[in-house]
Amino acid sequence: MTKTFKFSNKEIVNLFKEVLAAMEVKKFSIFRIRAYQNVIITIEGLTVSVFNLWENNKLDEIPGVGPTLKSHMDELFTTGRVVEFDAIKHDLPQGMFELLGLRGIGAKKAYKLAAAFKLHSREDTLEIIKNAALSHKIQNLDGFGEKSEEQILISLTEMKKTKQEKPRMLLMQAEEIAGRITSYLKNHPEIKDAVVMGSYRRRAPTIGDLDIAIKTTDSQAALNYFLKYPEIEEVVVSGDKRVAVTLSNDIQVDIRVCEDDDFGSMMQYFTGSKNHNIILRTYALEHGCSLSEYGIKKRGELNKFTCEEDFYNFIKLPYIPPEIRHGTKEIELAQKNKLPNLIQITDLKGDLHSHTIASDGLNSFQEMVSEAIKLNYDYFGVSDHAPSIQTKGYDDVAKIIENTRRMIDTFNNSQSKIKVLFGYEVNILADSKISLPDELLKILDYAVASIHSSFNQDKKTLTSRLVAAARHPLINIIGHPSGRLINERESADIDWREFFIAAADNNKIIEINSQPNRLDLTEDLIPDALSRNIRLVINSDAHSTGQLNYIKYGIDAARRSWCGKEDIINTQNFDQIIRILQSSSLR
DNA sequence: GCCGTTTTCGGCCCGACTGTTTTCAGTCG
Repeated sequence: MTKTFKFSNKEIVNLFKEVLAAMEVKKFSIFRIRAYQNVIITIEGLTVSVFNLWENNKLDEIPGVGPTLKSHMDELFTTGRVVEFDAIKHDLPQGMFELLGLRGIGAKKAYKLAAAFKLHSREDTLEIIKNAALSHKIQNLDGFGEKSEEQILISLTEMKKTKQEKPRMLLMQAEEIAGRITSYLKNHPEIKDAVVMGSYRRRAPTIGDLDIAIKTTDSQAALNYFLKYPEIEEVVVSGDKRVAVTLSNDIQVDIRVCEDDDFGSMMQYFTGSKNHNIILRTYALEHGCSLSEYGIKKRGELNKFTCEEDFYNFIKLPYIPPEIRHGTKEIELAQKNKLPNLIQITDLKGDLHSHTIASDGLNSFQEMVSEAIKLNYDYFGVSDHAPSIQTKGYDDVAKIIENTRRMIDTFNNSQSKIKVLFGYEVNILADSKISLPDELLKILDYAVASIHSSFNQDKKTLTSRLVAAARHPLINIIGHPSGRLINERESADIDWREFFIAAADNNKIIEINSQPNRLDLTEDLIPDALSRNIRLVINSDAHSTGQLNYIKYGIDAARRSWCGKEDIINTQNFDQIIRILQSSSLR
């Protein structure tokens, strides 16, 4: 095996940004520069690792990567550097690259500063620039002034604060913050509507900043009112049509205002993704239309749109749901009228993963089931963590399981509103064994097997654990297979191909876990699993009655991964789900 | 440097805001 050099997406993006800046200073062709900009935007939005794609010979799947960039990446991952990149950057004052992260400093200004202060090495750059700003040597430079000098000083101190990677917030956290802002906005008499756009509307697992479109008859009044929002810490941008602020919790909020008859165009523009818009606008140009947030220009005439459906229809496309506006293949498929009919939350007939006070849940069996009935489910799986034989002893565990079996049977016979299924979430132990013996597993209706320990094993061992669970005759569902906890723990190092093959061969069901910090199976792997005819289940993994609603985040993830109703087993009715569970094990 | 339902050549999304200018370049989304 030849040695490879692993780079994270973030590191690749930073490398490309530096080359991009060097090309801008050297006035390379604007279109060559744009090609680099586009691929940077794409990589920043990827949920898969570029290095993994390269390992699997799939770099071609990244839009904007052609033969040249592909060969540069080949070189990067095999030698650790790109000779051509080094050559482009080599004769510039290296300090300019340290300045690129500062607010309002792009390639040209970074170069001017680095040239003026002879920043030939990266070290000490920030210190030298800070001292120059303090002694007012920057404001005399061509193109700089008092304000830009002050701004540089401010962002230099901020940079230290934000150096350690500001984590993106979970979608659920974004909902809370966005809810407060929009209900504040809607209190104003001139504000007709306030809708959160951007990655929030595309239902991404994590959100960087909040983009909010305001429908109003008085733009100035609306923006002034927003600027009085009590959580605002700093106003970053303030114009007639757009305001950007940071809140006291460090979240950035971008506001755009528009009138009633433009709202559809604004929604389309502001929902993005950026790449979706670039591709859509390019497509539209080929058909003689120029798109913007104000509408569609055709033969010099501007057409306005109150809703997005009309906007897309005007350029002869069906409506494209926000969740799949990734800027990949959706416009091509829309043209052919081949967009999938995405799953909806109302398609769900049940939930197969929940916990009660019998393990680490907060609510009783009765409380959880009552809540499931309120959600109109036909069936509900109670799947507590299996009691541990290690701590309780075999006899006690057997007794608990037999009692629970009787309790659930009695419950099912006593009412007809819902069918409760008796499951357990069992551990896939470090040695690939399942934490409950076969004769006890047989008492259950189904079993979810998950990894909860020893995540730091090597790829081969971790993969063999999932494969063993997939081959186990009494396991039905593999739970949260990557084990990631967003912002806390990376996905485990798994050979997904090997696991998927084992799951497909053994008819196993793979879970899309809806906990907002899990969303696991991760969305980048879902299409891969589906292409192998693996059946998926969307589960809440609720640990309280309130968490049963988390299943909506699983729906979001499934929609973003192109899932239709037919791809998800818990859209099926009770009789069908029983058949599916039976076909996934020898129980 | 990428890309293709007129195209393998000849195009390449569109606009807001800021600070420095005195009509615009640079930066950002």
